[in-house]
Order: sequence, then structure tokens, then C-alpha cells
Amino acid sequence: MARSTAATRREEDPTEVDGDLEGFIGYNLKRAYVVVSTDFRRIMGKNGLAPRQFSALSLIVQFPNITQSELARKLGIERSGLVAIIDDLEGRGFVSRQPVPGDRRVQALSATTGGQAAYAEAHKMVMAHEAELLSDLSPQEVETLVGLLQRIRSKGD
Amino acid sequence: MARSTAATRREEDPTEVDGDLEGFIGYNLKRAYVVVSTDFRRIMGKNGLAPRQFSALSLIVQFPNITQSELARKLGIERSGLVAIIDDLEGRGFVSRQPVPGDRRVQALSATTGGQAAYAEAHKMVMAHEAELLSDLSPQEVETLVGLLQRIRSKGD
DNA sequence: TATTGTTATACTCTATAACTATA
DNA sequence: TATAGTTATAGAGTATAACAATA
Repeated sequence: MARSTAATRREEDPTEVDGDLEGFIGYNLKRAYVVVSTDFRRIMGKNGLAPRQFSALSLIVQFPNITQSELARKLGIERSGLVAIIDDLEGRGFVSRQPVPGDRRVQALSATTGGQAAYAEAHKMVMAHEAELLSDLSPQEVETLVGLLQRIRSKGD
Repeated sequence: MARSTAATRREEDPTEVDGDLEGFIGYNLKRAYVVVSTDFRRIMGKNGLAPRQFSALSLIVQFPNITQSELARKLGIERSGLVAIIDDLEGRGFVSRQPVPGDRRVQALSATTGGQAAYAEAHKMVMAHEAELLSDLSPQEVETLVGLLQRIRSKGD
């Protein structure tokens, strides 16, 4: 047996309480995310989009005229936290806030032509970055990983 | 086919560049970690150990008399960032810094008796928290997930 | 009364750089 | 010169609470 995980400990020796941090999902998720986000920032460059800005832009491209409240909900963050992200994307000329006829409280978000082009380019870079980070995994393993992560995510609803 | 992932996109339609954030590993890692860490803090309570303090305590229990530099290296953080973590654990009476004969620069870290007991208790709580979050996954799937995450982590060396 | 976008504020996490005392 | 621990500092990221405009 090469590795001891929380799962195998639970199966093989339920009374075992040692210091093996390596078996915990939370610890591994955090460490893996640090590796991925560090590489994301490296490949996107000094003034490139940060992960959160990329995610927001992606959803604005995918859902034109989405409102800020709806976008915050999809991203799983507070409305207040989204303001700076949209300010940044607007400052880059990638996104515009537009009034919505019939409800003057709402701002509809849409990607500009430049924002769409920037997203297409960023998307390619992120695909390349993930392909390299996941080069040791088979396409089947990548699909399995995404599925398992999404099942954990679904516990947060 | 219910889901579209980066992996299946790469296989089935390499030219596809849409806004499907859901297929990215980085995004899923982040969202899954938010779910896990939020539940970790919930189960550990208001004045309970935060994830980083739990991780540090775990390694101190596992590696008695580890130095701060070595612990920081294992945790993948800077030495400077570890100071506040150890200050906190020392303040709780869980860890002590002790001089090392032969090199007066070094502080050896060890868990007190109370710290060992607190860790054993925290460990049980974290095992229960992960068991509940992973209750939809088979033990085999949990082991697969840990293995895949560790392979991503290994790309960060 | 409730909702949208916003501001103010604070707290956590983390990194960089510089300091001290030792080696 | 180099290393261990520390301090000071700054920058992300995020949350809570409150506000104005609007519904």
C-alpha cells in the first residue's frame, strides 16, 4: 500500500488517529488550488485577468445582459464583492453596464466586442494552462475529477 | 450526455470556445474548496481551529520537534506567514517553542499534552465533517479524488 | 416592504522585504 | 555569507451592514 487516505483509514482502521494530513480532501483541495491558481496567474501575465475576473467575464459572455445580482449568485459571492470585479472589467473596456428598460434599479452586463475578443484569447490561454497542468491525467481522469468536484460543490447549496 | 467538461470538449470539439466555466478544473477546485472550508469552520465552531491552524498542528503532532522553517516548507507557505499561526497555537496552549541545543537560531515545535488531546478531538471532528461532505461518494471515489488532487499538487514542485 | 447596486469597513490569508541573532 | 525566526507592510479576496434609488 503506497498511500494512506482518509478513506482507506476509515475502512482499514477506524480507530487510527494520526497526523496524516495528506488524506484529507480539504487540505488536498486547497493545495491543488494553489498550484492551479499560481499557474493561472503566471500564464495570464502581470496585467492579465485574475481568476475571478476571468470567471465573471466568462459568464457575461455566456449570459449576455445578466444582472449583477444574478452573476453574483452564479459565482457564489456577495453582490457587494462583485462591484470591484465589474469596475475592473469595465475599466479594461471588456464589459459595459447598461440600463434595463422597465426596471431602473438593474444594470445589465454585456461584453463589448473587445471584451469578447479578449475572452476568446484568455479562454485559449486557460485551456492551454489547464492542459499542461493536467497532462499527466487521461481525458477520462479529468472528466472524473470534474464530476467528483461538482458533486462536492453540490453539497454547498 | 448530461455534462460538458473541458475534457469532453477537447475530445469532441477542439474548436469550441464557449463560456462554459463549469468545465474548468481551477474553477471547480475553488468552488469545491469554498464548500469544504465553509463546512470545516462551521463544524469547528466560532473559536475552533481554522484550517491552517489544524494543518499546522497536525504536522507538529506527526513530526515532533519540527522547526518552523521545515513546517512552513511542508505547508507550502512562507516562514513569515507561519509566525502568526504558531503564535495562535501557542496562545491556546497547544504548542510550545523550545530551544534546540547546538543551534540557537532554531525553535523546535512540539505539541503539549493538551495540544495532543485537542488535536485528537479536532481530528475526529474533521473526519466526521469530511465523511458527511463526501457521503455521496464511495470510498473508492474518495481515494480516486485524493490521488488525482495529489497528482495536480505534484505539478507545483 | 423588498430588491439592486453601491459604499464603508473589517478581517483573513498571503507575499515581499528587511531586521536580529546566530551559524 | 547564509539561515531561522521575526516584524512591518501591502495587496488580494471576501463578508457584513447600511444606504439611495427604485419597485
